[in-house]
Amino acid sequence: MVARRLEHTREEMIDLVAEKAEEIGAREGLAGITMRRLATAVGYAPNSIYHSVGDMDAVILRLNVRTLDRLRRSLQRRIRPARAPEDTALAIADGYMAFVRQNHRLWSILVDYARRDQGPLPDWYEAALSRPLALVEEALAPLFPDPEDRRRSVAALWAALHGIAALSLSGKLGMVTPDDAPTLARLLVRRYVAGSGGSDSP
Amino acid sequence: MVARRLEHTREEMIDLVAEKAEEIGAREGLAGITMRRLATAVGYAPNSIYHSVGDMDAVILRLNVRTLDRLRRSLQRRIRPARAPEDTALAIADGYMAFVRQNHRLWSILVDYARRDQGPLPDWYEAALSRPLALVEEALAPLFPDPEDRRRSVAALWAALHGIAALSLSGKLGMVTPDDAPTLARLLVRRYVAGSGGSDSP
DNA sequence: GCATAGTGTTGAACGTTGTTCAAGTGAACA
DNA sequence: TGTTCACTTGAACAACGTTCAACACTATGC
Repeated sequence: MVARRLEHTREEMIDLVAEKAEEIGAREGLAGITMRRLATAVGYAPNSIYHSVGDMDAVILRLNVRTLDRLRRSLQRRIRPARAPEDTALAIADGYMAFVRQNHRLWSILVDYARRDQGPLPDWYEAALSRPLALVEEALAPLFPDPEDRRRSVAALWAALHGIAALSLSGKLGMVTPDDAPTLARLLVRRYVAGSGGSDSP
Repeated sequence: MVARRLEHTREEMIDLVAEKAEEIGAREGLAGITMRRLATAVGYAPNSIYHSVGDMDAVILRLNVRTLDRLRRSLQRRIRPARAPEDTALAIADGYMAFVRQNHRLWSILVDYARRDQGPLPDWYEAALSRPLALVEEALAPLFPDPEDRRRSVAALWAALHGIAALSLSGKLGMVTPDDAPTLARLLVRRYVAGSGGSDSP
């Protein structure tokens, strides 16, 4: 029984595979996601995934786009326009840490996965990657009026939050401080914002 | 020719394997480090590594301890006692970023490797992990007099630097700002230190 | 209506991985 | 001298990502 199925278009297959990868990844992490498991999960042979989605790199990138999108939506829900800018910054820190805690396996995949084939990321992936950052830039615009300084400032802040989440999740902070990630994130954001008073150019 | 060699003690074998892993890892990254390659590199069969060092998790941990030690030494070289505390903080940021740039493959292994066997880290690994942090705590003691606040503050700062290095290395910052990692690190440290003026408890 | 090209699909295979097994060697000890 | 035991080995196991060669079916050209 070898047949042309055509029960799913290429786009449907991509979504289907990404969805199953998300299910498995949320439960078992990156190690649980294998081509053969994905294939049986979607009811196809492994080779069909190579035809519709691509290799493992492509599968993980499709999964990560989903995670990035959910992170963006999660942050957006936390941003109330009419608030003091400092509170917005704290809300973003809280939102980021809450998302990482609730989706720690998927977030780890987003962060940890090392593509076998180095090379430029696809455009649709870079776009999904910059979307949450653009959201933060917009929300913190009152705090950093100059556009160039704003890009810098938000990039540094975003990376700092990333670092706190990463080290906390891998247990590499528990031995040095009893505070949890949200506490450290709030501490850092508060001081970072407080120290951004004067217009300083590097 | 199957024999008891005893040309190396267990400790010598561990060092030998870690050394070869460091060589390969610095050149080719984590993917280049395989049990068979390590075995032929040290002149033994793969199983001998399992007897002397342990499984892949153990090998990578031994390698990471070396990397952590070199990071600590590299930071120590940058810390001059008689300097303004703010300058010490900036020197630490510079040192961290310089180390990551010069040892990016080994640093990636230190950060990225996900152990198959979750569970508590060995004591000697936690010790090596906290040694650079203790160095920073000591160097920044003038900036954070209260010991409890100091632990918190240094942990957050350390994680933030980690995050900047990580995102910069994986190219996830280049699309949002043209500034490089050292610039962002200095910006963050400057503001973080400037914002730590008042004694604030979370 | 019929041949043909092309796409989707499949089971099987290839090469590699971490890890374990069964066996054997030789040193140390009784 | 006999026994035990740590160490070492080649081979094997299971699983991985990926590719191959072949098959089934649709769509097209005439």
